[in-house]
Amino acid sequence: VDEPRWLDDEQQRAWRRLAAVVLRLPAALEAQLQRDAGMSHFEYWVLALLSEAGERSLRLSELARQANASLSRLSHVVTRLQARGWVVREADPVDARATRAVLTDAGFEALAAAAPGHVGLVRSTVFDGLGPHEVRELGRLCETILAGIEPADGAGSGVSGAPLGSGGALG
Amino acid sequence: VDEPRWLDDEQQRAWRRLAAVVLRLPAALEAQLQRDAGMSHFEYWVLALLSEAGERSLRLSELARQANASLSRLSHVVTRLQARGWVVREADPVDARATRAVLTDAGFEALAAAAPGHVGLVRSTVFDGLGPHEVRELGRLCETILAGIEPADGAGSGVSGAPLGSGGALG
DNA sequence: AAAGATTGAAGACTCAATCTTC
DNA sequence: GAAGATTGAGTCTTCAATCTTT
Repeated sequence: VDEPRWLDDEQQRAWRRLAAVVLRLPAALEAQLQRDAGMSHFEYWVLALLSEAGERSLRLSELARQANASLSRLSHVVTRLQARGWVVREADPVDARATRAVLTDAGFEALAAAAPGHVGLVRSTVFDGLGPHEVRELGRLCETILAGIEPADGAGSGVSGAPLGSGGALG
Repeated sequence: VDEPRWLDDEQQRAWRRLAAVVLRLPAALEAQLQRDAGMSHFEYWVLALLSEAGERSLRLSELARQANASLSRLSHVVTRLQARGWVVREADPVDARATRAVLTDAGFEALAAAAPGHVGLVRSTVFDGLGPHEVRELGRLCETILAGIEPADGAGSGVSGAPLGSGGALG
């Protein structure tokens, strides 16, 4: 496919590597969690978000937004998590249309059991090779890319107010 | 989940963003390709790899390696691509165990039709916000992360010998 | 009509089992 | 026995249709 060069050499090399990261990193995390904790990375992420939310519960639509997922996908996942006793559905008191997902004690324990192995893998694969300056650089670059993906997104990105602060299960 | 802080604040912020990129970037590329070209990002990637290979063909195992996929996944995908007339299977002359996937003219045309839109999106989402120095930095960081994912991987990473050089459909 | 959510069907990926050739 | 590849079953995701509440 030859056309006027869309990407220069440097961009192409970066893209090949970024594409590989985007393909392999999730696969690696997925494999570890599935093997050691019997849950998917996405399920872990959902449990972690709930664990950091007030009352350990969130509306499904809000949870979907924070998890970067569609509402449909989230609803299916919550159904599975509920079947395992890790989450329960609860009617929202202020808006009868809404449903809240609430993390159970069993769900919290499952998350707590899974967290060390998962966070350990994140650290060893991503951060062990990076110095403090590079970590900041990585964060900055990812922020720029995210801005490129969704130009229109409303104000707060919502990550600021996480109750647990650092050391949480999100990594 | 409170435990001795596994990740410091800076690492946690970077990780949240990297996780979002890893979740959203594929989704954005997927949506565009599906809508405009009727193919998945992975299918596009496979066609692009074949288009850059000698004879426009590769062994399935080699193709799987270059595409960062399992052989099983690749076999399923090749079956679908074959059903659409974009690829054909061919017995390998030197090793009767092996199967080669060969890009057809129709497949090449489909790739050529899909490439501008796809590469355009890659450029606008990822590279438009980045200066030359940042692109190199991104490439370097991704390389480091990849090294962390697979410590044991054998010698050459195999990207060097791509026939088409820059301007190819890989982006 | 829009927002929040659920459901079922279709398509894709993973895993394990299987087959052939080296 | 190991490497290359295929297949089928089970699971997950997406998409569209549907339902209720605002």
